[in-house]
Amino acid sequence: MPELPEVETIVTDLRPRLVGRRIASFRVGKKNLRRPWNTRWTSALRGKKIETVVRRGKWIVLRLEKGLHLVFHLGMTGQLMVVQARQPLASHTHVVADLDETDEQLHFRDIRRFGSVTFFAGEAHVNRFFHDSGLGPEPFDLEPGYWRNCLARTSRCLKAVLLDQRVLAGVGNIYADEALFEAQLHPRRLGRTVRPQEAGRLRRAVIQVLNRAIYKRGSSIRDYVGGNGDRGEYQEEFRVYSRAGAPCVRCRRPIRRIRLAGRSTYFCPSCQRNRSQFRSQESRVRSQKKSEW
DNA sequence: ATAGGCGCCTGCTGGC
DNA sequence: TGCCAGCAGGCGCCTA
Repeated sequence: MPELPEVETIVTDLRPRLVGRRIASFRVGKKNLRRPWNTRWTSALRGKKIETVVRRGKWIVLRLEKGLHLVFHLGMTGQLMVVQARQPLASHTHVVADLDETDEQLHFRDIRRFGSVTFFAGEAHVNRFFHDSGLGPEPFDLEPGYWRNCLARTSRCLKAVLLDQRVLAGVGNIYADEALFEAQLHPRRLGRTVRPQEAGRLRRAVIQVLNRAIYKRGSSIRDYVGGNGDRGEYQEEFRVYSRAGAPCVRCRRPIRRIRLAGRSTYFCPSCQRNRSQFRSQESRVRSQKKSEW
């Protein structure tokens, strides 16, 4: 579910409510999440003070004293929030941490359980974890030269490149589509056919769309809520995502939905023309057949 | 190297 | 009302 803007909002909400507090006790439910929980980690966490709360891509990292780290991924339906201890436990709550000196708790809730919680005993372990997964740079730190290179040496389509967390971290299905619309590039456009000027446009579009979404506290479609439990508002600003058949805000022609990289993909066929100079044999054959008619 | 399909899960919606 | 297919902010594995 949550992409960079949603995770950023959660981290911003949680930071003032978590930093400086101690984890008095920590409980993990019986149902499996994406990664297994080692019961030894539970006792290691007891009494530890939370020092920082940061985001890396779509990951949430809690640094505790003595270099201990607690790392969350929200998958599709994950929620991480601080709630009053006395209110009844919401369904699908898999982690509860009591926060000392308050009547508050940190809850991790995840309906579909594609999310995860993992423990690391030191800074180096977390860094190695991200390094080994090949996690790419933050979009805001994306160097133009690196980005042009990534595009130039791949024959994957732009949608697939944007979704690849090893190229850049944090973009998911919504913001990939929104950024491609902003840059007026076709989602099927091949990376190696993109000109330097277009690569720059796309890089800036990604940053702009993410920043606007952060400002609106992310997009709430069904499950997403921020660290205080309230919804985002960027879903009101979607130009293409989930707008199949609705008029394009730029040209009024209907937005189309296709299946790409295994995901629903929305774009304006008129504003986002596919200008690949080197199209595949197959699509050339198709165009020829079409012109025969 | 790349696309596509599937699986991991639960819940919601729309059609019949 | 029930049933069934299809859909969903992610991601890793497999095959061709």
